[in-house]
Amino acid sequence: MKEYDHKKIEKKWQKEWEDKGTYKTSDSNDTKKMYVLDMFPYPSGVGLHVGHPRGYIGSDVYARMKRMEGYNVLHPMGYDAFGLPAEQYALQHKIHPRKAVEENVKTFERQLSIIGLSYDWSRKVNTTDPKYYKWTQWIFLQIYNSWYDKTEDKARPISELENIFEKDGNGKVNAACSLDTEIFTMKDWEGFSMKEKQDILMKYRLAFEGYSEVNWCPEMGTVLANDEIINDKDGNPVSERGNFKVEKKSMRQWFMRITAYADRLISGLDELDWSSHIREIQKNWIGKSEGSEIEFKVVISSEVQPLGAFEVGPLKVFTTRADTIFGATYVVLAPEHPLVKKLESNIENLEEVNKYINSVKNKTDEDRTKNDKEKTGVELKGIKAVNPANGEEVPVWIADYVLATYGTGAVMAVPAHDERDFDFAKKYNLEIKQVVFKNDGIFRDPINIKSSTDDGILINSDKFNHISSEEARLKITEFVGGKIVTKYKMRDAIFARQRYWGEPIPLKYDKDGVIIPLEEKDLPLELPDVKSYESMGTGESPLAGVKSWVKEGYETNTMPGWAGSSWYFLRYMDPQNSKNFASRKNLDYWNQVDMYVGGQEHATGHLLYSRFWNNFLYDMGYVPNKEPFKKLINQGMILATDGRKMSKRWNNVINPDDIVSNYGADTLRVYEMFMGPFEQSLPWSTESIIGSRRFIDRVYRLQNKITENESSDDVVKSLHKTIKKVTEDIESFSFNTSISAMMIFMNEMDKAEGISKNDFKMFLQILAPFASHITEEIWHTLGEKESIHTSSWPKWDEKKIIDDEIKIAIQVNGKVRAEIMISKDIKEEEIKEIAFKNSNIITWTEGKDIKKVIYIPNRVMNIVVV
RNA sequence: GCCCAGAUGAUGGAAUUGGUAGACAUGCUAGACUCAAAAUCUGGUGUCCGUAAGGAUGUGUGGGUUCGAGUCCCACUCUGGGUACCA
Repeated sequence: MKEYDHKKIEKKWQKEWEDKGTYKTSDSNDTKKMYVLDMFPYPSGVGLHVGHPRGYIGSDVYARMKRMEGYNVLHPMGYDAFGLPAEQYALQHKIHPRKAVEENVKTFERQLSIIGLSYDWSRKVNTTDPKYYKWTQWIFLQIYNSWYDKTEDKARPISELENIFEKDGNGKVNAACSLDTEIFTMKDWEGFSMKEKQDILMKYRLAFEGYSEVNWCPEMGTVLANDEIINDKDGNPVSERGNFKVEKKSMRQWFMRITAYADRLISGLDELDWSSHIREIQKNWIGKSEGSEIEFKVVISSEVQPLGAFEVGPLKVFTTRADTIFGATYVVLAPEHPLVKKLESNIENLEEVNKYINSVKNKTDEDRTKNDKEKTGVELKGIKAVNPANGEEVPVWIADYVLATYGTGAVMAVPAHDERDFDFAKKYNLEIKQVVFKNDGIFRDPINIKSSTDDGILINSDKFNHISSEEARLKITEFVGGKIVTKYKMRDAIFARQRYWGEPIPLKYDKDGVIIPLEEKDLPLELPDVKSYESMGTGESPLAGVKSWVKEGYETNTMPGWAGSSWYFLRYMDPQNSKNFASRKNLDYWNQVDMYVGGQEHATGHLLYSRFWNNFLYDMGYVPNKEPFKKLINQGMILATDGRKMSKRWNNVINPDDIVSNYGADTLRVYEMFMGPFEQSLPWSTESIIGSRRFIDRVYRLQNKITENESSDDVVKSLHKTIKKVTEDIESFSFNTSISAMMIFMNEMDKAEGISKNDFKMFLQILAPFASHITEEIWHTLGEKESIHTSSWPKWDEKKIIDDEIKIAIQVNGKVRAEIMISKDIKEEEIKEIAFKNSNIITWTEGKDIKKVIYIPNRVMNIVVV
């Protein structure tokens, strides 16, 4: 037997697999399919550290077992390469980002290839390839040309909306859109200009134009991502590069109306086999809450107007606790609320109010939302609001704990039943009036009664006594003329970047500003070369400086990083297709991803956007399934030896290349799977990895133990137990325990007289998903001609794993006092007899009353004595 | 603050989901082999008492349920992750 030379063996088989196409996937329809997917990486300039392959190895082990079980396995890999880091890398190194991406991809590919992952590389995708982003642009156009019909609860082509407008005006349309109401008649629609029609349709489109606040750096003339901003020593936001001041600026953007899908993104979670943890994160992120919008009258205070208050305007508040409205003792507006400006002439303490508003303006968002911040506010003197429930005049305040961006930017404050209002009321001595009590009628600290699911009795009202909070909420909303509305925390997603390195948005503007979407035959709209990747100084993307581009009227914003990653799993199904993003046949066959493996940091980004796009494509009939990822597993991070995240900054990065070169890819694979539970974050230990190498060394040496004879019964029994354990554990991603089971079996083989060739080969097969090179090598040494990785997964024989002798523990009062061997089918009475003859047991039971004896078959017998 | 996850030897972790806690591995330690070292092999290794047999104790803390609790219930402490005044 030759010495185990991991370098030689691994290189040899990696080449062989590639030459023979061992892992190539066919799109044939006659086998059961299995789509095992990794989240594709962003090829950054620094390459992989040992943490990255953890997920890839786990999914590889799973894919390899499924392949051996006879599934047609789709297990691809690709690159998500548009976005900020490549652009910054290009700026720094003065090279084209495409060049940077090419180099980085090369590094990644080399690093991935030496680990021996069973990808079908012929299906590789790269989001920056025009052949790929042609379809990203195409999907954008489908979304742009659609609106959301709430009645049918699905997306529909925008042309169908135009038809409705032409026939009926929009009186009947129940759509997700940016407007409250916009009733116009058929005649109006006919009379509208192209531009006017476009402006109306824009409010309905699922991809729409709008404005939003961005981080603007005047010195650099650039819009900055949150990642590019740090705080200076005074806590003010500054640019990471150059420490320049950053402020907010409103800019034109493209948006995706993901809020139209909010309900479906919540309800769809139920059919997914994801950890409850991730589902919870998404649910909270979407943040659905049902509440009431209620109008309060705003009046000039009756103290100022002795002849009676007169109304100066309505004020809409949003509340989830309309049942507590009888306890609303004041109203709070966000300092930015438009009503404040409108009422200026009526505010008696205007100077104080303006001072407060200015103090809030100077604060950053972070300041305003810092923990445990004491609440501040100012009363609008001379102004009162009228509680519509009881007609009482209540004071009006502005305070920065009310946000302009959520709900209506105004709240009715019920200090008895809301903690924030309570704090505020106590500080400023405002009235606290409890109106909801528990059913038992006992008075409690008001702050203890907050949940609207608590049954309560409402007092202070003859009309609404003795009903539950939930019932009261609906009835009172009706009583005060409010309406029930649903609100979400999630906002529509910004789908534009003022950057170079992204997919061009396939739209043109004519000279009147009318938008002309590109036709499919004109796609892809390729990204032109530019002289500089710096933005224009106006905040516009570098594309605004390309004469030919601007002359054609092309949109100068590019798509955000998440565009290409929101559908790549579909492209793998048919990566070379030039007529469609994937053929219907392949989409129907592969259907959806069966097993998706990746980090949980994408819970509120990628995993939500992908579900949104896939749901949309389903509505339009392009994909066969609403949900893209049936099962999701989140691998834990590998931390550095010091327990921190691996990062260049801490100088604690372990490079997989070094590990592969010193110990071999098989050792790395086995170790990363053995270190602990797959979903748990674990610190790397270069000290412990030697154990995995020893395991592989010993497996290699075990070849010497192969004999012509049959293995002993004990070895056969252990083998079948091990096959069972490993099969079940891989299925549940419990890789650490399956390796431990194989180590136990190996120790047994080592002690045994010998092992038959066939039994040893079965052991190699179950080890093959983990240590894929060395098992292949020994497999061939033993005379096999075909790859071990396409052989059939061994089956265990249930009959062979039955133990006929079992050790059980005898306890006295719950403490183990003896262990006895019994044969398999022995009766309880007989065991009792044996137990009571045992001298240890006699010592503990002699002279005592036996109260009872409990027997758990094949495990334990507990004798209870007094 | 709220939500989620977790806490087991020196270390990473295991425990058939209420049934012998510490599998497997690292480390440490003693021995074999060797001129020596490495590698390899064999034994030991939760803590305390004891020469030993054995006993006591032990899964973050305090209570509880049970014949029996790492596992279930209640209260708390700490650690990690998410989120940030969402009305």
